[in-house]
Amino acid sequence: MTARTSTESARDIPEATVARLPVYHRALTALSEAGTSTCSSEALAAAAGVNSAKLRKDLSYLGSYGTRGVGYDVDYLRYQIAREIGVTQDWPVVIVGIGNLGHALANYSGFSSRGFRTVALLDADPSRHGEVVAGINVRPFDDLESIVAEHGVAIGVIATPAVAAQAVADRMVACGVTSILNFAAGVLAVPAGVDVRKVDLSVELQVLAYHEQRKAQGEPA
Amino acid sequence: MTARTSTESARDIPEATVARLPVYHRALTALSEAGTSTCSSEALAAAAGVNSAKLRKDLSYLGSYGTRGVGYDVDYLRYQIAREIGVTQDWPVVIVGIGNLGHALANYSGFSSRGFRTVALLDADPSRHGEVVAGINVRPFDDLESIVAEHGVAIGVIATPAVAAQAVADRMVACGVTSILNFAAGVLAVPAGVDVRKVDLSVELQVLAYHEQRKAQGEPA
DNA sequence: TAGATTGTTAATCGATTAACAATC
DNA sequence: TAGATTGTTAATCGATTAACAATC
Repeated sequence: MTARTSTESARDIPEATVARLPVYHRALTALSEAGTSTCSSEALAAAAGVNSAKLRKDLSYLGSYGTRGVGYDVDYLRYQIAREIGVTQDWPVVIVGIGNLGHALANYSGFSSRGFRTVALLDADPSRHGEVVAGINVRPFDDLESIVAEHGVAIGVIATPAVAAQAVADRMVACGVTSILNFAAGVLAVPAGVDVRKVDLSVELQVLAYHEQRKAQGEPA
Repeated sequence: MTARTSTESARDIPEATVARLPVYHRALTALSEAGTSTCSSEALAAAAGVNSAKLRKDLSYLGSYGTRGVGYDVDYLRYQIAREIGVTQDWPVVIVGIGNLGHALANYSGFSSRGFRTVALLDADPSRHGEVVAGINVRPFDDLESIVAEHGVAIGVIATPAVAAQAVADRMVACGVTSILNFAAGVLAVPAGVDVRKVDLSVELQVLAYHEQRKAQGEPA
């Protein structure tokens, strides 16, 4: 799912670990805000919802930032993780498809606090143009190329209906976007070197329903 | 992450496979609507965005629904998967927290078409009560218990701010909800037997940013 | 029968976990 | 020094993939 360039640097971190680093980062932020200056792997693991062995293994890919017998310095570890995952950088983002979900995404505070800056909201529907969402003007989809070029956008978010998603992805890739977060149903075809992550809300519910169905089967009738 | 009851039935399907079955189901629906009556594992795998070996392995957990030398009957296989994952059932769902994301979820057509029926929208904020979203009245959070009892709700969706999420989960669990889809930041503590799936939008973007950062490092300066 | 394609086996790969030596 | 806790090793587990015998 995550294609990579051939020039990738040496030390690589397992995908499963990469996906948990933001969770640890958030837990450390919470601990820091609560005034905690030091924590053990056990405490941090509990805050992040994993077991401590996994946490220590994950952190070992980054380096040795703890002190045996003591634990981790919350702010120091938080900074090291932030640096590793790129939270310290500024990531201009374009959101395409300003329906209900696009609205929610544009207003989502979790993005801006992590270095993601929404530079444009685009929609193909002219009746939406000029509408202001989260303080940003909704503009025509055809502005994509100029916006990506102007702001150096590397990450695009697709929140369009399924039928439009592939065409949007093609245009994004053509003008230099190399990472796409896709909320539309269905599979996106993209060239090697472009990363796509898919969030499928109904799949999540369906996985729950599957297990729910099985729970029910085990109960007396 | 997915706790189970001890009375679970014998044949169990790997988690990774369970998460892909809804994707196959959707691909088969598309093929069926396009008038395709038969397809090979190769064709279905392409439509679902996986390789064919994985698809065949996944389907083998359900049974033998294909014909060697021929392929799969689209409608028959689609029905078998639907039965397995519970799409054929009716799943009453409660959504708590009707902010931007709650709005989007309430309006999301992908839920209703897969057997999920939103029976109530709840919010703790009195100023939202009475508002009609997707044809449903927003009601006080305190109505949770009566609604869950009345409709036999097993699945709850949490789209509240992070601070409220644990309290909402506790109330849900106390009145019989056994599966929770959580969009709020942070970790939910729930008893064994309750399944929680978490969708974290900023984690998805952060994983993309991590790889993006590494791509940039490999390029000439 | 010959060609096509499934279902399954076995090898490989990656992730998780427990245990503990290292060391503060 | 004694107690605590990390960082790492090694075992286990689960998922992926290629290959191919079974069989339509």
